Amino acid sequence: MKTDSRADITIYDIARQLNLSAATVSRALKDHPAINSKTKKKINDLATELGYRSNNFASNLRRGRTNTIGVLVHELNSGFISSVLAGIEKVTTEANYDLLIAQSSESAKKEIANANNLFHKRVDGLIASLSFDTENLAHFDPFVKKGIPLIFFDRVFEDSEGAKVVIDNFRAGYDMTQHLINQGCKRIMHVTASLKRNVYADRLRGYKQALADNSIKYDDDLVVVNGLEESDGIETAQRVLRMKKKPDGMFITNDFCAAVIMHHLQEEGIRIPEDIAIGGFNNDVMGKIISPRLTTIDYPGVQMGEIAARNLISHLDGSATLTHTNKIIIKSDLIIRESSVRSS
Amino acid sequence: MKTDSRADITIYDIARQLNLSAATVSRALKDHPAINSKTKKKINDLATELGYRSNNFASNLRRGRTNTIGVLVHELNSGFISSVLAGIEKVTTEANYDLLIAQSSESAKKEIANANNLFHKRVDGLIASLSFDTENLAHFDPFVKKGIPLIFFDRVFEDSEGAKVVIDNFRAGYDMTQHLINQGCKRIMHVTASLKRNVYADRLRGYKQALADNSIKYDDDLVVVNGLEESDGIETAQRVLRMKKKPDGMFITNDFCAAVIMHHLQEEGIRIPEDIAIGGFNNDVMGKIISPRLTTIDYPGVQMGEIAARNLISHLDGSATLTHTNKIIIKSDLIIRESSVRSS
DNA sequence: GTGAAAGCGCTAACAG
DNA sequence: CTGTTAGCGCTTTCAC
Repeated sequence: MKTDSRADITIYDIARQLNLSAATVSRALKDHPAINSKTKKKINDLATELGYRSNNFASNLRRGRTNTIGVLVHELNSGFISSVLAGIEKVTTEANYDLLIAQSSESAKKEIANANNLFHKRVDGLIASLSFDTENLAHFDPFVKKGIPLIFFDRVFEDSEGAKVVIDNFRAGYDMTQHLINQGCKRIMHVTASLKRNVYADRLRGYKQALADNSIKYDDDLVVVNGLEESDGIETAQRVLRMKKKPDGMFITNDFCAAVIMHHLQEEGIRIPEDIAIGGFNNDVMGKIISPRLTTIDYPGVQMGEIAARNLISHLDGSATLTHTNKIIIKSDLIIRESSVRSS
Repeated sequence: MKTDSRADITIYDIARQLNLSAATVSRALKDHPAINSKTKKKINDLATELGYRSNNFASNLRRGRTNTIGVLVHELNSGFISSVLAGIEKVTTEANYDLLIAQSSESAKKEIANANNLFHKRVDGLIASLSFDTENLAHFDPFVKKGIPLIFFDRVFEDSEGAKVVIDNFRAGYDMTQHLINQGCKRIMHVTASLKRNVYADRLRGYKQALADNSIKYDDDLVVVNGLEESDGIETAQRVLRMKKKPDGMFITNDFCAAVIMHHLQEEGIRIPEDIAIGGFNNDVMGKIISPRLTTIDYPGVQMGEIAARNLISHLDGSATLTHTNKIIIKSDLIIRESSVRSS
């Protein structure tokens, strides 16, 4: 039983050894109902014995499908994205789809390149969340034109083709702001990122609405649009420190950035939450290990991933169609911790 | 110019319209030197006009290669892994390879499934870091048998086939321990994870050696082997709090876990670094936003990824061979911050 | 329940 | 510089 271990064995090898046709072997390996179960067993046994592995390229070429779903995210290194991926992976694995994951590192240019690449890789469907500076959805046109289903999550364009899975960012922004107001805050700063992205624009709208509903005048100077990296957080903290009239509350659209800001303010003697009450966004694990622990909005990543994948796959299976379910909104929750709670 | 936008166009379509052969079209699209540049231009222009996309399956089937590299990691949501991926991605993109990324979520079972899957996907090479509880490398045998090059990084088996890219964990563990000793620590606790993994076992050896070199007796009770999740950190912190004779220093093999432990100890009134000096491992961004900021070992993720990918690719290109370069050791650095520095 | 045959789209050896 | 030809391994009619 010495076979050249480097040579790939094919269904023809199996067929020959068993005096069957390749067609029968192909069917047996796919568990086709019309094949005698004894034949099936013989074939499967020999296949494993020989270390047969089916050639996906041949199969895909023949069938004209890839059974692969593309996932295009803005960043891999984020608890939120990881959990979304976990959700997607769970569903796609069950349905026997493969995943091709690409990250755009918050760059529109890279996002475009990745979209093209996934298109050329012929994914059967695409799940995507936009990068910071994506200006339009032209790079997804090829998918639309070829009828490849598209589903966006979290960072979406309102008026785009394809379905969307989002949380109610307006509501979450409203709730956080209202919570800070309830703690007695009157001058609430909002630190956010590119307003091109729905998530940030909507939270800002929520913030404004909450202020209005509480008869607090909106002040443009209290809204900071910046990045969310460490350096951006430091910059924002320094800006706050320079303000003659400081805010008494801060709603920061990202937990990591909130933690950076909080840390720097504390180093300069500002007390949290007494001087400034702080709320973040995302419910990152990190929020529980800083002092004080961070109030935040819990973002249901796994669920988002599952729902996106589930919808995409049922569309691919033909058991449902995406074109009608255009927008799915998932519940998010305000998690109150010490960084925002004033005993007074 | 109304083509059915759903039908895929092939090199034959282009050949027909231009009165050329498919072979010429194929060569032109690959920028083959033997093709007239005018012909090339005509072909490329028509290709883009028609929205031609090459069929990878046909190409792979024909060439018997995939130009895909598999990456098997224990976890995606980690700054370290993200940076390794960034390094890998950079190199592979330049060399025109695709990436198939799979995460085992620290489970040997999932790692085995992923390895099989990548094998069946016929990756040209594999880059991997082992999960916590992987017991052996049997699931990589198929790759070895088929002559598919394998390169492990960070979490490796010493006596395995395939090349390895690692840091000097013994040295790093030694340095951190020596640093704590220099701060006056006499009872240093070491919190680590599965000693099946070289990274943890080697750091422990370094810890022991440093103690020995400073004539400090090694005490088994001061070594905690546990997970590195939040719950594990809390558990360890509670254990410390219950100890009658507490440690005066802690070397924790992971920054996140160190932060969790530190936070819980602080909540119980223990002062860091005065009562207990703490050092972590990995140089996670988080280490800079907690109070006190965390002493750690900087882990050169991007570089590791680049080196692993570069070696694999030059092996695949035939320009070098992996079998001889068996182990590459990358420099790591001790980063001293407030969590371990005693003014005394 | 099984087989024969054609073809998915591309590439490479060979020929000119 | 370009064309002819064969075939990669699989699936799927159609036939028996």
